[in-house]
Amino acid sequence: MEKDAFDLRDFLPYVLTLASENASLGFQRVYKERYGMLRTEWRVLFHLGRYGAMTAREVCDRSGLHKTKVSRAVSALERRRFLTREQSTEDRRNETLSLTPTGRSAFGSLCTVAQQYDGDLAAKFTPEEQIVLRRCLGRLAGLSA
Amino acid sequence: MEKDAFDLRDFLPYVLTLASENASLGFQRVYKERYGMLRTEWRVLFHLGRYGAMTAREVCDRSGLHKTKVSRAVSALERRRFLTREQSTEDRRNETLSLTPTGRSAFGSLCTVAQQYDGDLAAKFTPEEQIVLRRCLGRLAGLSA
DNA sequence: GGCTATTGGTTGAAAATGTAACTAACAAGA
DNA sequence: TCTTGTTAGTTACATTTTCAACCAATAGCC
Repeated sequence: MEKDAFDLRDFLPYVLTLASENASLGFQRVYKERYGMLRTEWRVLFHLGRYGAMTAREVCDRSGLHKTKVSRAVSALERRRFLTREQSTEDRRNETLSLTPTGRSAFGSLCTVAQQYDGDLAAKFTPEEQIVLRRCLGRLAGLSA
Repeated sequence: MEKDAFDLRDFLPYVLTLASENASLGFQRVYKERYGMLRTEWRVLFHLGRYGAMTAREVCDRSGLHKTKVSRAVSALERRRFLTREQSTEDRRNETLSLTPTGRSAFGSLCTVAQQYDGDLAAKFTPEEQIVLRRCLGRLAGLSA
């Protein structure tokens, strides 16, 4: 191994990080400026919007987010009236999180924007490239493993 | 646009973020546990090791890192004896950063590890996939644009 | 019932980041 | 020379993230 030839541009973790930061920027601006959300908040909102009401625990499991992050995101979303919690009567530790109409509406717009945004990103590549790219990324992300 | 069908798994920024976090994890552990470094510190170290002594400004330009991040990384690296600063006599604002032997040795090992690590990551894909993946990521990262 | 272990969720402190304001050194023109 | 502008780099402060400790509810078991 000749380390002299090694360049960060060839180092997948580096390029991935750059690509991820770059690709997230534009969309981040939307949920940040339009709804004052943080990334974790958008993700929690998304899971509730996409898969219906569930407990914080389930959000953690599905999203892979740590429970403290989810806890704080839920508080923030609740404070801004995007969701409500309802304590279960049979196990008072569990509380079910549901989106309010405001939350659902935000989810809807953000999904539309996200789809549009994803289309724009993907438009940089040929259909074949897109297929390969998504397949590889899926594997790296541990989605299809 | 049917937003009901929209899934985060199809959203490039999301998958990219996951892939990036995943891919960075293993290598991060090395520079973290072995040298107590943060990501920014590793990057600064890399630039000095790869391209030779330079000022913080040049590190910023080359790496795209913000000057405050670089400033803190340099302080940390200096404190741990990975680099030294030398103030220029003709312009006392500039200080040239150079790796110490310790720094160079860390750079060397980390490069070896990085190359090995990159090889392992890439081994998950066919040669054709690798080519497409690196090309697409490069474009997303803004490297080839 | 009473003991311990586990689980859902929160909180506090420490570490890291981002932003902006700042200092010091130099440059360039009136 | 004085003033204004620019550049290199640091610092202060607010925001986020991380990690560990924590609380309350429940389950399992004696």
